[in-house]
Amino acid sequence: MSTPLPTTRPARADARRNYDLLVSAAREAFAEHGTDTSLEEIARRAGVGIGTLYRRFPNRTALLEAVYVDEIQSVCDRAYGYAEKLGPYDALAAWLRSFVGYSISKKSLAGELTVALGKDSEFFTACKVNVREAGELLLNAAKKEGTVREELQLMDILRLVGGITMGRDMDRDQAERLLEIVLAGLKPTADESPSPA
Amino acid sequence: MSTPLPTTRPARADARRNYDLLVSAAREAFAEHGTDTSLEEIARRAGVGIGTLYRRFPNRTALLEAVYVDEIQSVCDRAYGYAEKLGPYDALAAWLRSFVGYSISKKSLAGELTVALGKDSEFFTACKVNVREAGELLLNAAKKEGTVREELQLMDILRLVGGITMGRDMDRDQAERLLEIVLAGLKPTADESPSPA
DNA sequence: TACGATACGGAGGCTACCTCCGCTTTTTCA
DNA sequence: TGAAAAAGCGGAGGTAGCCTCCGTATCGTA
Repeated sequence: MSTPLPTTRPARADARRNYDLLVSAAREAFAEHGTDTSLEEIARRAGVGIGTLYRRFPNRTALLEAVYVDEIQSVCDRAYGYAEKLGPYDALAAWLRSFVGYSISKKSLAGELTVALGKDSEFFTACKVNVREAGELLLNAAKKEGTVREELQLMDILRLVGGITMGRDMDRDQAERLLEIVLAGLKPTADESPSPA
Repeated sequence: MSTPLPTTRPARADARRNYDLLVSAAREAFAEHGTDTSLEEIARRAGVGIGTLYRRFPNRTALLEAVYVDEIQSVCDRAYGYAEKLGPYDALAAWLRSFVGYSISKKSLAGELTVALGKDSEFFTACKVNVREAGELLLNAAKKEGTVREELQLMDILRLVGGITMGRDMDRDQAERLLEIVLAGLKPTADESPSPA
């Protein structure tokens, strides 16, 4: 259903241990202080030299990638979950809502993700493939049902929703109102809906 | 119609000259390389010592403020222009479109601006007042006309539109598609529109 | 023109990013 | 099992950006 995302967990025992320590430390630090925590701080938290961090993760993005693998997997998984439990439109709405709610709590994760989705790295291509596959399942079902306009593109919707979370001090209520506008914007207008479900 | 925004252009001739040099240099640099251009680079461009920059603009935000004054004024002015020339809904749409188009060409300026509008500095409060006044003129007219839902809030719409421009490499076409979704989301749905204009 | 007020500029302290390389640990294999 | 090879470790140190401080220069005025 979804191809596994590429990670490069090292082979040697000590290296693998440090890799895990770093990823956990980064995950915590990013959640606590946002994604601009200094890499030295993360190395310190992990109890590891800065050189070790940089050997494994040549730049901040590489570390973000490793942290985001799980999150992205769970974003995709949720899509399939909603697809099973809810009707097409509701599933799409729920997925997008979870996207926003989640990333608010995780300090702009989806925002960073959305920015990154524009990039061409191997990693993000793989992510994009997975997210696309999951999202398009929902989107196409909703289109088929006639509750979402045919001409809309998944990546446009995701970027818009991702943009919601980019604001510095967005609270949950406002995010919900913004999402509500987007959701309303997906629906066919009265004059073009072919046959209301 | 709109209260002038506060600027603190200095009194002495040499200081005033440097102030202007810095603001121009910053404006160019921000447009060329984005708003995270280093302040030393800007001082260099202006042919001025870094100390001079920092005396006048105690931090990056202060410099952004000075650069944005004109832009914000022009954003507001455009609102009044559209209000005169176009019907309520079209005026609102045109205004939002200009907002996006402008910030695409000027890198993430409007994005930063939108984020900043959330802040509480004296300056940004003044901006918010002006933008609000201008935007609400358009929004209320459109609501009255019945082409935009009553319950929508200007700041929500602006944040959503601002979010569009935050993506790293957003092209004009995609931005236009995203805006189109937002605009569709403003309209009353078939079952709640009281009396179509 | 002379003097007080104002402004200039860059050295330098701080922090973060990232590289490099001598030393240590793990793995392999005879 | 022990020693060589492979892999990994860590932090010193180079670079760059942020910002402050203060000795020197310029401006405005009387």
